[in-house]
Amino acid sequence: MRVLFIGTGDVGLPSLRWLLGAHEVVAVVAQPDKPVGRKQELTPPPTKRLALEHGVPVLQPKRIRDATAVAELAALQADVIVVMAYGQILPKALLDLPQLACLNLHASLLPAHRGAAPIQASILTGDRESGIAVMWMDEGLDTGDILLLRPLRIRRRETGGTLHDRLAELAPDALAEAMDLLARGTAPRIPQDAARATYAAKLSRESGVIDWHASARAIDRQVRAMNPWPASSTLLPDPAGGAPRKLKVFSVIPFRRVSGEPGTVLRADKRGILVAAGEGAVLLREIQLEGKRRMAVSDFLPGHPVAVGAKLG
RNA sequence: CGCGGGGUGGAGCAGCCUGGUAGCUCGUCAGGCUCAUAACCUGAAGGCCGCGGGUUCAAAUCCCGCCCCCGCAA
Repeated sequence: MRVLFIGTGDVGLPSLRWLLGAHEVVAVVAQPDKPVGRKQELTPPPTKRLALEHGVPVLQPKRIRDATAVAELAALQADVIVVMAYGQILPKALLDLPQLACLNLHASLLPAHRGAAPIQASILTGDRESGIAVMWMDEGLDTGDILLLRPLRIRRRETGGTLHDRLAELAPDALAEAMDLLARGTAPRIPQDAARATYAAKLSRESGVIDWHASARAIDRQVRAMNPWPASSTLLPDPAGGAPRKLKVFSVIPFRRVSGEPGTVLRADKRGILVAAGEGAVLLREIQLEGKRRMAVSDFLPGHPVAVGAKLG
């Protein structure tokens, strides 16, 4: 089939790779190149790079809603449009283009976690399973009918990063099955139960700021969800009396039976830094001080003594 | 020229401003103590101080250039 792939983020790469091998990808649409990093270097999105490696034309309209962009895509005569992690809302005119379907791959079991950050949201919420939804797109935000769901069990120490990678790898399987059903003309349309819908807002760096009054379990979920990006963080007081410094937290172990004034360091040794939470306490295991690289707490402490009783946050 | 921190034995840091014998905590190795230990005691090994130039009697330290890591911002 003639497929138009619309996607920007690397979560869509395995799916695009599968499409390139199994179907005729007529073009890839991605967000424009953006300045990235300290050097502000103009960087092409990952899907664009993969497309170019395969000699597939790439389109990067600033606004995909514009008539010129839609007209350009219409000319491609796609049978199916596949969308994953694109970053812009598609206009109805575009949804109506393909002969067969306009499908969206979404990294959650819809109707849970509609929106921009479903992967992190499922860990933050403490879900037991996540998955890939293949959805018939409509004009709403992730509100279209479900074609199929592929569940994936969330592991005990899952992070946003590991779940992202596992869902990215699962997506082509879900897509393959959906494409097969489409080809046979037996693809189902199951309306979402809007009453059970939840919304996963886009993440910012503030999403990772730790509230020490939260429970140890909640902090653990937050730390895992935000790892590796945007990363959880708190403020570490300077023993010399200077300004507190930002401390990113990448890994903690929650404890239930320990308690203290929220944010207070209860113990600091090679096992980690034990910090009281609103309920229980968490043992910081892997951290990063601003200006420094990420390291195990056991490596951090010899050069940065942390006093028992110090207060984070 | 966006702002800022950093590169010193295996790890994390101090020393740099005010040039003059390489320091701290940990780890490693050997020995000791202990019912035992990630605890304690004793001893040892291990460093062209990121790279290249310059200044100087003398550079980890001052000056110039470069490479690399990281926080913020975008």
